[in-house]
Amino acid sequence: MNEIKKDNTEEKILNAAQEVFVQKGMDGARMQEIADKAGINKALLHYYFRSKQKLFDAIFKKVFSKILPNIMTMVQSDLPIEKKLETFVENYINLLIKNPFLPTFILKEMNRDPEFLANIIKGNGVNPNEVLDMLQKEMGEGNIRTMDPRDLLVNILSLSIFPIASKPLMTVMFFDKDKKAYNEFIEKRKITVKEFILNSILIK
Amino acid sequence: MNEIKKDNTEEKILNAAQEVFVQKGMDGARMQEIADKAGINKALLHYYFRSKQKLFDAIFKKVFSKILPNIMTMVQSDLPIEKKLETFVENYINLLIKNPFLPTFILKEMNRDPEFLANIIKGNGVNPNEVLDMLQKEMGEGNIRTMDPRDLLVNILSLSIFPIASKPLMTVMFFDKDKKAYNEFIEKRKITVKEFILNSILIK
DNA sequence: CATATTTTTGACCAACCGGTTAAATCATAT
DNA sequence: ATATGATTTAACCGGTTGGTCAAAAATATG
Repeated sequence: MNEIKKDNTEEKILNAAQEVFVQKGMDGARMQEIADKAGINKALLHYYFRSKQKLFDAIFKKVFSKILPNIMTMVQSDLPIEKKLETFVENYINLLIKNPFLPTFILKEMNRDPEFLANIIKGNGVNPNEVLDMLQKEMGEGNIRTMDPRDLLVNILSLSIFPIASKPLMTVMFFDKDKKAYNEFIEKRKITVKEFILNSILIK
Repeated sequence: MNEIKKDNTEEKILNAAQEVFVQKGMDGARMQEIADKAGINKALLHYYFRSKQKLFDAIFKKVFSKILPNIMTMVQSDLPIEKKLETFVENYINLLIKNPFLPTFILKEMNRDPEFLANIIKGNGVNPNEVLDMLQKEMGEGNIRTMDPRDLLVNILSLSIFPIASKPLMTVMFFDKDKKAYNEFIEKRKITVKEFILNSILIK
C-alpha cells in the first residue's frame, strides 16, 4: 500500500497546487490554500516538496509541458498544410478551452526564470526548427506564400492563444458580459482562424 | 506652493507604483518598494492612497487607459483601410516596445475585477462598436473579405500584442536568447503583420 | 508673528506566511 | 509482537507585510 498511498497524496498535492498556482500565480498562491484543497496538513507539502519554489517549479513544468507537444503535431504527419493547420488550431483551442487560465499563467510566470524555461523546452523534445523547416519547405514547393517562417508560426500561436488569454476583456467589449456568447465565438474560431491564416498564405 | 508640491509627490508615487505593479503584479508588489522608489516614507503612500488596493486600481486604470485609445484611432480618419491598419499596427507595436511588461500585466490583472474593467472602458469613451461598424462598412463596400468583424479586430490585436507578451518564450525558442535578434524581429513585424492581415482580407 | 492646516516621518502593531520540529500514526518486515 | 522506516499531524517560529498613529516639519492663512 505504501507506493499507492504515496502516489495518491503526491497526486492530490499536484492537482491542488496546479489549480491554485494557475489561477493566482506564484505570488498570489498560499501554501495553506493548497494544503486545504488537497485535504492535507500544510507541513506535508514541505515533506513532499521542500519549498514553495520547488512546488511551483514542478507545477510550471507540468502545465508548460501540456502546451508544448501540440506544436510538434504540426510536423508529425505528411498531410497537406491546410489539414495540418486545421488539426493544430483545433487541438490547441480545445486544450485552451479546457484550461482557460493557462495562457495568462504561463505568460506571467514565464518572465521569472528564462533559463528554467529553456530547459523545459529542451527536455520536452520540442524543436521549433523542425516546424520552421516544414513551413519553409511548403514555401519552397510553392504551396504557401514566402515569408519569415517564424512570423508565420508566431501568427498561428497568437491567433490561437491571445483571444483566450484576454477572455475578460473580450467578454466585456464584444459580448456585454455574456459568457455564453463568448464561448460560442471561441468555438467558431477553430474554423475562422484556420480560414484567416489560409486566406493569407495560400497560393491559389 | 501647495498644489505644485502635492502634484509632485503624487506623481512620484504614481510613477514608482506603475513601475513596481506592472513588473511584479498586484500580489508581488510591495508597498515598501514603491515608497523607496518614490523616495518617500511608506506611511505617505497611505496618506495619498488609502490602501494598496486603491493604489493598484489607480495604476491599473492609468496604464489600461494608455492602451485603449489606440483602438479608436482606426476609426478617426477616412483613409483607406490599408493605411488605417498600417498606422494602427505601427502605433500599437511602438507603444508595446516602449512598455514591454504592459501586456502581461493587463492580461493577468484583468481577471481580478471584470466590473472595474467595464467601467474603465466606458470611462475612456472607447466604443468597440464604432470600430466594428467601420470594418463592416469596408466589407459592405467590397474592399475587404466578408467575415465577423469581431474576429478581424481580435486578430489584429492578437497579432500585435501576443508576440510581445511572450517575449521570453520567443527569445528562447527562435533566437537562442539573443534579445537583439528578437528586437529586430518585432521591429520588422510593424510591416509583416500589416501584410499578413491585408493578404488575408484584401479583395484584389 | 501666531495660528491653523497640510504634508511627512519614525515607530509600532497585528495578521499572515513560509518553513521547522518533535511527536504521533501507519505500514511492513522479521 | 515489535522494531523499523515512512507518512502525517499539531504546535510553533521568525520574518515580512499592509496598515496605523502621534508627533514633527512644512506650508498656508490672517
